[in-house]
Amino acid sequence: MDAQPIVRTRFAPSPTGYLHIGGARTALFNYLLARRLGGKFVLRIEDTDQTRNIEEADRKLMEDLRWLGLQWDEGPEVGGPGGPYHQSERLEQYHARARELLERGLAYYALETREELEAMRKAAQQRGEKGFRYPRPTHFPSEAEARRARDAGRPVVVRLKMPDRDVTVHDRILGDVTIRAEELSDFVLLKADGWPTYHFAVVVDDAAMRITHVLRGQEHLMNTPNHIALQEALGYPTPEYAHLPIIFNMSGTKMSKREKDKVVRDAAKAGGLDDARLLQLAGLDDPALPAAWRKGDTQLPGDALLRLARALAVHLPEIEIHDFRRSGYLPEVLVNFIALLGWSPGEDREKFTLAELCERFSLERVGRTNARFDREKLLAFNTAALEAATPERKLAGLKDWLSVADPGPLTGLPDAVLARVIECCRGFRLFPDLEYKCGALFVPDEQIRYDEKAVRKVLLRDDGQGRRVLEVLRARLAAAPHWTPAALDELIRGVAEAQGLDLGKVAQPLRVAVTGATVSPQISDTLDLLGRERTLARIDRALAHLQTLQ
RNA sequence: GCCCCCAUCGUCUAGAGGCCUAGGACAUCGGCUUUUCAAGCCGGCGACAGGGGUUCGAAUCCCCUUGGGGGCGCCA
Repeated sequence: MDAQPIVRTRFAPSPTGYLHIGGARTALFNYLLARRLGGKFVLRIEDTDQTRNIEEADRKLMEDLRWLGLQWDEGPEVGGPGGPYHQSERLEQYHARARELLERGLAYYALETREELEAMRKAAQQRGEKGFRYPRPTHFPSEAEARRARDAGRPVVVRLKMPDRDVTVHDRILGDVTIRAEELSDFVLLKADGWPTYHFAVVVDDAAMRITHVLRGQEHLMNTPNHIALQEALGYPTPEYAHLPIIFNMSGTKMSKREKDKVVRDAAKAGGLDDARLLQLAGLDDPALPAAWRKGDTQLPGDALLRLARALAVHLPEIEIHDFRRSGYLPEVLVNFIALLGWSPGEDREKFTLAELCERFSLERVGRTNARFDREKLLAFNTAALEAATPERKLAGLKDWLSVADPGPLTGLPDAVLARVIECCRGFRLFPDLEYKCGALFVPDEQIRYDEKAVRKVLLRDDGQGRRVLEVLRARLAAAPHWTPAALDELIRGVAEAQGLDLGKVAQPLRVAVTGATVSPQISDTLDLLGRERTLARIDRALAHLQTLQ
């Protein structure tokens, strides 16, 4: 009975690589609204800027979206009636619409060069005018004039003739926002290279794909009057708009990929890295790059940054979803967390699955205040989620992390062993913690490095008490009838009791002897994971190492 | 500079005129637990930006100030 058109939302990123955290939030809200209202979620790639298309960018983007569980109903790889879903494949559409507007006198050619425009802006500023508005000519250049200009090598663009009246955006989050006519300017629809601007493409495509709700960042609010004017000119319906608050860093700055460059740049500077070494470590070969990069003029490719960060032992701030994946977060945690950045359920509860969010999401509960991205809280969410996760979920998560992380001691271990590792590390917060805590158990014995401080404190102190305990332990372990966590636990407690020592005075020497450091799973699990043979071999190695210190 | 948006603990937020002595979560601080690391448990500290109105009554409505953010591209 109710003939409401089905709700259709979209996420329309420009392909620049992995999915930015802010983009992920926008994608999520669009996804949630579509799900909540039984509609469709469309993915469209806005690749209209020929100067900044990055190879593989959309593959990476889709990888991140899928990792988060935000599968689109229509878009690249899945198709749909509104395709193609890359704007680069839709050029005829834009040209047809531009032609239409030109013929109807609603758009016109403009022939200025960038330099001329720049000069006009500067002049306007000097005249003390408020903001620069393109001065609409009284007579629009004709088709022939445009062609002549183009032939003469001048840039020819198409601009929209803005209506001379105020435009009100009915925003579902911000309410009505009216922009006065004098603030509006005849903006460019078609660039000189024949490609559409974002404004033009977005309006044409949203109409073609029958998008009913546009959820996007608040930075787009001032573009919206342009879009509405265009929709009117083209006879399109205006979708519902909802401008989302923006996500910032804790420092209040925009979360930007540049931050990663900054961290590495600072580390390189502190480390006194010269250009040659820099290029070598980064795996790059453009000799002009280092100078520009050091000045902050340019950014390094993601993989080069990763290599440098590794070499310099610095942690890159997570900006893109893939970064969080590599850092060992669970996708459902990211989804839960970013859902709460700008939206709230209105109850004292904050842990939600994607499915639960789909049931609860509503535009009415989206806030208007910009939010800061608090990594501490994210970490707490991840810890709690891990705590609550089933062993299967944790195993799958660990394997996913290993698949994107740098190879380490845990890489390639059988599932059963990984499952044991997880079991033995209750309370871990991120997947790399597992490697930190158990890595030494899966490394060849000769790669064990003895932490000097630990050795001194645990094995040498008190006149070598730890060492003596170790010798007792070595004999008892060699003769232990059973090598299970329970049996080992009993054995170790027995030794402690017999020696009249606290458990810590027994467990720690053992731990340092077999791992080289003071951190590992509970001692009985540590030994069980290691096995008798390697345990004894490592104790012997430790004892021998102590000899060398005498 | 001009236009626009926003404003509750350090941070994310609940709050839609009396349910507010302002609730929850993270962080922080204190304690407990402990076989290392981590986790866990209990408790404490902690906010309505300021000033004017409106009202019997304001965190909630209005105005101003201040502060933060966004936009002013042939980027998206």
